[in-house]
Amino acid sequence: MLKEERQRTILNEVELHNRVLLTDIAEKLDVSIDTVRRDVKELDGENRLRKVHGGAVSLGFANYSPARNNVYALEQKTAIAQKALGLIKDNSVILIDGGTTCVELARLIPPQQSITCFTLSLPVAMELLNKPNIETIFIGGVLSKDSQISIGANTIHNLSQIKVDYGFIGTGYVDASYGLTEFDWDIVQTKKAVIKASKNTVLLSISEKLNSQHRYRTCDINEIDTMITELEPNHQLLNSFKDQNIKLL
Amino acid sequence: MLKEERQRTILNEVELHNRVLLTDIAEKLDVSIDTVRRDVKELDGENRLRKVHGGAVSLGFANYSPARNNVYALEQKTAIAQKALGLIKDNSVILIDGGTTCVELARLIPPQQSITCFTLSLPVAMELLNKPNIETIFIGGVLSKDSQISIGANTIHNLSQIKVDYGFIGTGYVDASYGLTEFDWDIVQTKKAVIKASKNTVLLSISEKLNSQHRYRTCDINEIDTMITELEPNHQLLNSFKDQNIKLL
DNA sequence: TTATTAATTGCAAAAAACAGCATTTAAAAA
DNA sequence: TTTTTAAATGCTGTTTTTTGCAATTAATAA
Repeated sequence: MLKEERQRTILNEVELHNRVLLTDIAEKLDVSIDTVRRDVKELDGENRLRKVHGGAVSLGFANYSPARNNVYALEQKTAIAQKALGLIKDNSVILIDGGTTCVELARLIPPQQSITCFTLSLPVAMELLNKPNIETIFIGGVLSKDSQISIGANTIHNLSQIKVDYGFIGTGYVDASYGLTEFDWDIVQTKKAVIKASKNTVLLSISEKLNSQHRYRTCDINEIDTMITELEPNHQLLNSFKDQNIKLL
Repeated sequence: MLKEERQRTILNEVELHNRVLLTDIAEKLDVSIDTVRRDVKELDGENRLRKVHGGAVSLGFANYSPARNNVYALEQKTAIAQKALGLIKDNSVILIDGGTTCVELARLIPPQQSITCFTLSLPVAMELLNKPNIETIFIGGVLSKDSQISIGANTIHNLSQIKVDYGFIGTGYVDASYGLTEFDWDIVQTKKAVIKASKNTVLLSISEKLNSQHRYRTCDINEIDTMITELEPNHQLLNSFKDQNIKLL
């Protein structure tokens, strides 16, 4: 049997069933497991499937990564996410909210880091699935079409059952005196629950959002433990936050 | 024997069987293996076949466009999804499982259709968010990296709280006598819960999966109400399912 | 934790590819 | 026709690729 035939068969099996065991393939093709392993490794190198411990999975939808090309102020958000990474220790339990900054955080978590991560954001969850050492738990509920996160009573109830080490949240608007505000009532309720579910709440926000407000309030500024912007903590734009009981990063 | 003639024979063999061994050709044509090798090398240079270690394969066999939409058997799955759409009535409540066929179903739901849709699949949920008239509820839980669906006790508990009109499920393997089987224990538990949460269970499966099985059983074949493949219901491949208490579409 | 199962590494045998060379064959020129 | 020339073929020894096996290490499950 030619190597090409064998690899074609392997690909076929993988695509058909989404996942196969190396031992099954070896038996089916009547070759040693070493050969199958080498084939799978090669196919993985060619990006035609993904090798996993003990088998292989189809790329199928596995390589879905939300289009990141038109994210506003990506550079600042990346800088914020980088700072946030410093807070995440191995074996900790965290909760990541929705929004592009939070997606960026999820994307940048190093593959070696082993943590448990709750989220209610679909795009964040997609990113986390790419991390081999992260256990991801999705908080279910009614999905909001524009923010792509779970909202509603069920979501809030689920959040009430957990208490994580760090909760990373975004916000629509933030102001030193008005606190965190949003455009949408449901989102506010959900974010309140996220904050309640976190021992430490970390706000991720680009500086452009500072000193802005909207109609519904999530919380007061000093209910946030840490605020991360892309700016240096002593930047003058952050002056109005320095008096508050809040850590700046 | 002329070189031309020999090369034509080689090409014929390759077209006929998709692949060929150099040693076989050499024996069949009664020439040295070096000659065959040189011929094949030449034909490869002319792009009339692909030379591989130990033999040659036809271009169709080896060719794959890296940019192609890499869902396996997309055409069949689209056909299946189309048939399934016929079952979905306005204002009904449905539950969509994971897998590429289910994603295809979600993708094809017309934008005017207004339904309530539960799902435990991340990619399905992403698709549903694009539909303005669908209320989407994500069943939360621990996310399986391979299958990108919620699994585990929490998922099963959440599923136990609902009863939908139609549950559309996929399966790894299906056999008329062994029923639906899977590679993964957790997935099986989850699918059992999905079936229990559905008044009508509809199995979506391409015909290639028929008569295959794996180690863990989800359910017996007659626990499924309707099975949809890309084939006509009276196709002979479906004969073994006709005796069962199951509707074929 | 321990037990089990995979992955990795190094190695050796077998098969295939390659390069160089000698011989044969086929076509062109005399 | 014969001679010349270039191409084609087969052979030899060497190098590379492929494959399976065994020992060690890593990862996962109980």
